[in-house]
Amino acid sequence: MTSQVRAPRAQPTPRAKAAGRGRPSKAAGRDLKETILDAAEGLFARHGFHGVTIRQVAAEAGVDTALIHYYFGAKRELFDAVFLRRAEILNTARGLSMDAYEKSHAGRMTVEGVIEAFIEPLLRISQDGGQGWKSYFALVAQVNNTPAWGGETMARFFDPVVHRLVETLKVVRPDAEYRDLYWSYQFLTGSMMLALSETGRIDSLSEGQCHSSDLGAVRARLFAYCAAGFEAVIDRAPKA
Amino acid sequence: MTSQVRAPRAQPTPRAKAAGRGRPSKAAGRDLKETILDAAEGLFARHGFHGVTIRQVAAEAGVDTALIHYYFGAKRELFDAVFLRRAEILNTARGLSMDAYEKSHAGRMTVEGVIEAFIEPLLRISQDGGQGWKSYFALVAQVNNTPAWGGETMARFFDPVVHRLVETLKVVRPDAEYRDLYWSYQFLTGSMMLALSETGRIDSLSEGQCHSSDLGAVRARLFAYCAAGFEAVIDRAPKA
DNA sequence: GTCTTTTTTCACTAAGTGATGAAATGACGG
DNA sequence: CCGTCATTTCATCACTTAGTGAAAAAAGAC
Repeated sequence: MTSQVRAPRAQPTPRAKAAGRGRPSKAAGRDLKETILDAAEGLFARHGFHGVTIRQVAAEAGVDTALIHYYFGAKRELFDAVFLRRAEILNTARGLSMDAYEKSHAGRMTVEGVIEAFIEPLLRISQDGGQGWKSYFALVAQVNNTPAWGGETMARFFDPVVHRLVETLKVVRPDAEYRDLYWSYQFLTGSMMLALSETGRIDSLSEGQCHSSDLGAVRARLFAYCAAGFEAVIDRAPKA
Repeated sequence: MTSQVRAPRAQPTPRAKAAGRGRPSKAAGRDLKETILDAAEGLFARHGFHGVTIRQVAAEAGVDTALIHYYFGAKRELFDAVFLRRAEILNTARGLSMDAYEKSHAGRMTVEGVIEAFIEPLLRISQDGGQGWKSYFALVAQVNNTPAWGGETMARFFDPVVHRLVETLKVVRPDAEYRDLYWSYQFLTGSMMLALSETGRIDSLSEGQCHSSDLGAVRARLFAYCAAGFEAVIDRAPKA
């Protein structure tokens, strides 16, 4: 309403000062679609879904906002595209890692070995995959900790590989109760995601003795930490 | 600018259709300030800082947006007020719990005992403190996992009690290296925060065998899990 | 009672927000 | 060379946002 009669448009469209519309398409280095996804990924990881405007994404990617809508539709669809892009790669890598472990250690599997096969691919990808992957892990950690957000998304993409972890552990420790395995997994995933998202908190907390970017240090401790935790929970099963 | 000469105000202020301005102050049940903080706390916990507008907070609390600005100033200050309100209570409870443990178990402390003294107050508060505290923990978990957010805030409020934990553990295990203790603490905090934020993920993951609201189940496992993890990390110190 | 202070509501603004229609651009096939 | 069409930009819309100034109402002081 407001009964504004709509101002007569000061300049009647300055008409095409135009310095290049059209389609260079593949001109600007890599595919523009990927450039947009990269920009969105970094921003979403740092500030969360609502903390980012598509105008910021557009500016970061060096494109017009309309182009983002042209490729991805609404903002939420852009977010889903960011999330989806790497999820599949992740699941494949993890599946292969567990395949390899089960095959090479058939009959001689250990809790720590299974856990290593489950986590190690993520550490390696984060170390070798560049900034994009680091942003992605921070994003997943955030989604995982946002009740009104993570539920469905996380479940759809990551439940299968978790079920596989649990089943494999059940083979290694047939005496374990499923409830104990699920709770232990929840503890594991909390530790793992926090480590992968490299928040920098441990840097200041430890006054420079540790660095959250030092994934080697994580590797040297996390497997043992989680494995010992699993064993302890199984051994003192609550029914006892 | 826009050179709008200020429209003559279509209706020259309809003049007090007024159905109660003024100050019932303490009239509406509890202090309005607390009502606003409660509303903000719940919304921030579910949707994050940027996912909430002060209009939503106002609607939820049943007040005008201007009143929120009157009491708290800018949106960020409201958030800080929410964060601060419970932080002190938390630190006090934890300090007392560790005091009590150190006194009652002087000379006979264990890693698991120290960890229990560190975590147990949070579990009890979450169980006995009502929905407000549950929202608060979800909020802290989110802040903790948001790189561009948590840093300073988390450090200011929670570093002291963490340093105390580390120092006490160093007494129990003088052979431990500080780096190992800090890393183990990071794993612990990831697990603990995820458990406290009760995301509901474990419910669907375990197909109903576990419930994230079942903090008794957490208590029965988390202390043992973390303690075993600490001991394992200390025992296989990376220098070895 | 009147005066003052505190609390509450209303009306409003300037700056953004996500999203869209249409025009412009160039590559490509004919 | 001309038409087609995917791509890119511009201009703008309809709406929401955080935040403010001032009036109005109640409480308390005197």
